[in-house]
Amino acid sequence: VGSSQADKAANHQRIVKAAAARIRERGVDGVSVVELMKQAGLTHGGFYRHFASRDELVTEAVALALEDGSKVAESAAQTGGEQALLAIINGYLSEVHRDHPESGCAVAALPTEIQRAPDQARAAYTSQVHRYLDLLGQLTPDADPDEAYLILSAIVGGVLLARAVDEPALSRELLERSARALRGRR
Amino acid sequence: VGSSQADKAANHQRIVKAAAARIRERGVDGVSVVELMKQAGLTHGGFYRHFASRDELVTEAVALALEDGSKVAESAAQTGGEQALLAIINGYLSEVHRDHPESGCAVAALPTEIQRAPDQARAAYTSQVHRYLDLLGQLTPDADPDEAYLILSAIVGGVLLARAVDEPALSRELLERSARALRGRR
Amino acid sequence: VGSSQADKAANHQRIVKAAAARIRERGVDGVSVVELMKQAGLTHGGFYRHFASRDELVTEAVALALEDGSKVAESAAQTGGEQALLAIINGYLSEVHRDHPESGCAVAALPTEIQRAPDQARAAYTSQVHRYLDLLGQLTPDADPDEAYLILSAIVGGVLLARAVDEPALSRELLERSARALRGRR
Amino acid sequence: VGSSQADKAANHQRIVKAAAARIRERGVDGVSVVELMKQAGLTHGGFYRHFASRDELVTEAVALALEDGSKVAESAAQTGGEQALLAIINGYLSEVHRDHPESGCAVAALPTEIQRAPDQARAAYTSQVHRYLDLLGQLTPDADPDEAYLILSAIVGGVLLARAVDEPALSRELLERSARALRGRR
DNA sequence: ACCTCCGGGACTCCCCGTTAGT
DNA sequence: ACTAACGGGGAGTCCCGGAGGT
Repeated sequence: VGSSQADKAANHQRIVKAAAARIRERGVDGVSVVELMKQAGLTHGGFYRHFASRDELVTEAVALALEDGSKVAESAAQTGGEQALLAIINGYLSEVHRDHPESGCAVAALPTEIQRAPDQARAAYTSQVHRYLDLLGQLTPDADPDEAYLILSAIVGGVLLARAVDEPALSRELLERSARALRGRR
Repeated sequence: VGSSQADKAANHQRIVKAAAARIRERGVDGVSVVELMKQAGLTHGGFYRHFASRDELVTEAVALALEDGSKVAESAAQTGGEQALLAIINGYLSEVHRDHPESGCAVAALPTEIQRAPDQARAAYTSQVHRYLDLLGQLTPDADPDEAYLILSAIVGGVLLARAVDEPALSRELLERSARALRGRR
Repeated sequence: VGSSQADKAANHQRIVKAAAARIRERGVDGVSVVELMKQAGLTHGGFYRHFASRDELVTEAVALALEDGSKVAESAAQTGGEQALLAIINGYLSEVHRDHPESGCAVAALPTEIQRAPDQARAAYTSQVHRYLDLLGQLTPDADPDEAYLILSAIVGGVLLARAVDEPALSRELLERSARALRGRR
Repeated sequence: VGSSQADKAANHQRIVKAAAARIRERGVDGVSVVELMKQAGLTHGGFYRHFASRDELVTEAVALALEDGSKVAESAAQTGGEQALLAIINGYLSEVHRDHPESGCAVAALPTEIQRAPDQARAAYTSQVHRYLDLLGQLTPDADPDEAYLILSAIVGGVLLARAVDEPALSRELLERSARALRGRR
């Protein structure tokens, strides 16, 4: 582990990346600085060389998590048209997404915590919601404009409920039937 | 304050009730024992006369929160038929519900936290989801059985997103447009 | 153990007596109600049949302790004249008195605690000081009236210091030399 | 507040100092750890960074109180000869000293409590009594060696009684007449 | 960048005074 | 009068966020 500025930047990114994952997994308050640094392969001592406070890390990590978690949707959108919308719905309401919040959509991972997070983080969350709505709007050009809102609410709620319940069967039904109902509207 | 058994039961309920509200408001880990006891007009000293551990209180409080938060839906259901379903959708996706999680639906308040809560609490949450699905199924007798899942996902996701974003206008849109889209299907 | 009114009065007195001893030994806050009742051969349950509060017991116990502890001095005073004064000084500054605060003078046992005791108890303490001063005044008819104050201060301070230090030799010196110096003045 | 080592030492001293005052004022058991820490501008959380136990603080605080409370006497002693002795007597048996135990002589503040205090604290108390006796012995070179014992007993007993009684007039008399009688012997 | 440590605050346990119920 | 239990509050332990010092 060198000590050049490039290394420092790399470490910084490693910390933020680890935080982005853990925060989606266990929530903003669910992880400590020590834990985060350990995940990044460091000890917690040098933390304040990188961030002025824990809140600053949280802000950066949430931003990364939002960006990172929306890649799926955006790449799906590339395919265009009906296909794109179905890809998003299926991807969002999938077992993979349900079982891997740490690499999934941050909008679905942090809806309750974000209210108590740093202002900047909440603003980033909000603008991500805008982005989703815009995307969904573009993908449903001939539908009622309300439709995008319904889809977003449903996929977010669906995956959240699927994560929350402790019966595998019910969890799967929540994913599949919500998805099917949404697809049925097209 | 008195110390009869009746008083104790009353105090016990006051603590659980306060906890049920605070937990919906600030999350399972967002409230401390002292704070909870203060809310109930007591000090932290007598806490362990009522509960073997903090987790035990959490379990009871979540149970109460689930029960208490579903009264709205159930009373709405009493009216029967189309009216009932609309009442539920409108009530769930309302500004009042959005602004008062402490007396609102616990399913919407705790989807992420519940995964790290005591097992019993999670089981209670799960069975509440079942109850909602049953209720919604009964209220949409001639629709596809998937419909109930979509409605539940959408109202939960909708109010959660409405709470999460920090732009009042967007928040209102999330409520209204999701509700309108759901109503449109009937 | 019967249950007549006479028995009740007897129990009452036993409790007060035990308390008067323990309080002199370990201080007002040094003994609990449970302990006191146990000393009196009872359990703590019936305590409030006898006293409205712990403070009430303390008040009674201090009164008894003061009265009881001054018997020595008063009986010594009976002998009259020079002899009486010497008997008091020697008795007060004796190893027996030092080693048995529980049956000794309460004025010497409670000077610091009494400030935080119930008002009535403090008043009783004060009037006991008056009584001592009067007694000593009568026993030194041809001396300066200040003399009684000096004697009282010295015997109280002497026995207190003798109890406080943890070197037997020093403790003995404090008793003996203070006593000798006082006797030397006659 | 800061957290450097210098800050820690300063905090440590603030805690001990506050404890030395409160203990003289309300007794060893009269103050809680939280209270003490609050007095020092801290919370009870960091207490065990400074002391292994409450008893350890008590030991340190009593040591400081003894040292601190004897400064008056020692500075009075500097003036030498007759003057010094009178200064000590007058200072000890003064209204200021009576009314401010928290900054006064710990030998007078703790004679009863010290018996139940940690061993080390009691040892410190004892050696402080030795020091007083030595000092008084030096200041009365041509008097009977018993005289120092009488003076110490009298001034300690005098101020204690003056603090204990609840009649201002009697309290004043105890101070003044004891002092006068002591001065009269010179 | 690591190690050490500080102060904050939470949880748990235990004892005390007091009250109900038997 | 005894048994049991309640609420109050102190003590002790732990961990977290944050800040030196090497």
